[in-house]
Amino acid sequence: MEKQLNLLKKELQQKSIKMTRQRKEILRLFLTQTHHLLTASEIQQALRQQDHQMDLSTIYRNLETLASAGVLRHIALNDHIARYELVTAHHHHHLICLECNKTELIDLCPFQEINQYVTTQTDFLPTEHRFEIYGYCKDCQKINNQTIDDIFQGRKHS
Amino acid sequence: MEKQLNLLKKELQQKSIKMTRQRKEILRLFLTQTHHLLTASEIQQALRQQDHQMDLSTIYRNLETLASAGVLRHIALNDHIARYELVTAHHHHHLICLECNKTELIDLCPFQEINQYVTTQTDFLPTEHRFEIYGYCKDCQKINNQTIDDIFQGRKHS
DNA sequence: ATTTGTGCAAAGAGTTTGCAACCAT
DNA sequence: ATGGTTGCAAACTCTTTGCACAAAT
Repeated sequence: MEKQLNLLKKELQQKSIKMTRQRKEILRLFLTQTHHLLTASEIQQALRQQDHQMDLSTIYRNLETLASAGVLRHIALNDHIARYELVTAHHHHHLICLECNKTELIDLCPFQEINQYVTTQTDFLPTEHRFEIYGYCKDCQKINNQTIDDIFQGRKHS
Repeated sequence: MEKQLNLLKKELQQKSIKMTRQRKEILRLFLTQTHHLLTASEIQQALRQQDHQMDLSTIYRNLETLASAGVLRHIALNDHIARYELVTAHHHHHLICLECNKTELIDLCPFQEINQYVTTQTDFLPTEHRFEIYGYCKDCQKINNQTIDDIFQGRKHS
């Protein structure tokens, strides 16, 4: 863990970005977080629980800085709140619970086939894509069966 | 066009939602708009040009009402601004220009295959999905070649 | 020593809400 | 008539910015 932070520190230094206490704490959080899609205020709360005060503007600025340094990646879900994840080696997409917002990873990516379609059939130049599946995670399927049945009827595969 | 509005009116009446002047104007806009992914303030501006004043809160409330009536669909892109489109018969996804935000449709949908994977390999219950491809449309590829080359190098298929 | 980063306070954008007046049914 | 709807004003949430001070290199 400290090893990983040191590697990141060197990566940042090459872009003359300083490894401050604040950035270290934010990165440490991403490195330990299993659920690893974090909002600014989730980060603030998590750090507060470890008795680390940090201003929200600092967090926002650092998320942006770390994202443009290529260390974090900005992910926009459908609730209009900015979320970030560590840029990992492997490319993936998300399963997102509509009830609790918990996210799981899937390794499948439909992009290759579709990219071919877009490149050959349109004038569009694709550079990025997003594929997210929304639904209910194991826990929330149990909690809320009535509601889920309603929803499923109303908007199946919409 | 007036025929379509009348059909929609009946559809709304079944849910005891009144077809007000404001709702009619909003729907008329979606029915005539070729580019058909609209934000609240785009709607306000478009209506203002036709000398129809409408308060933003009215627009927000109606977009929400029409969406929960199943007439419109809420689409979240990656810029944290709420967009809506008419719920049409056919299922589609979008190509979105990073430069001008213009959107094109694609009919391809990767969901079927992946749904099978998720259903068989995970405990997740999928109900909705989003697949969007970002890049540069024909016009913006010309305008901005230098920038596009930079971007393409930096984040190819990220 | 220099350059970059922080906290605080204030401002901004997009969106939501309470309420009295209004309009569609 | 009456219950849903509107416009206005104000509030709210998330995010950004200016600035003086502090910390990292």
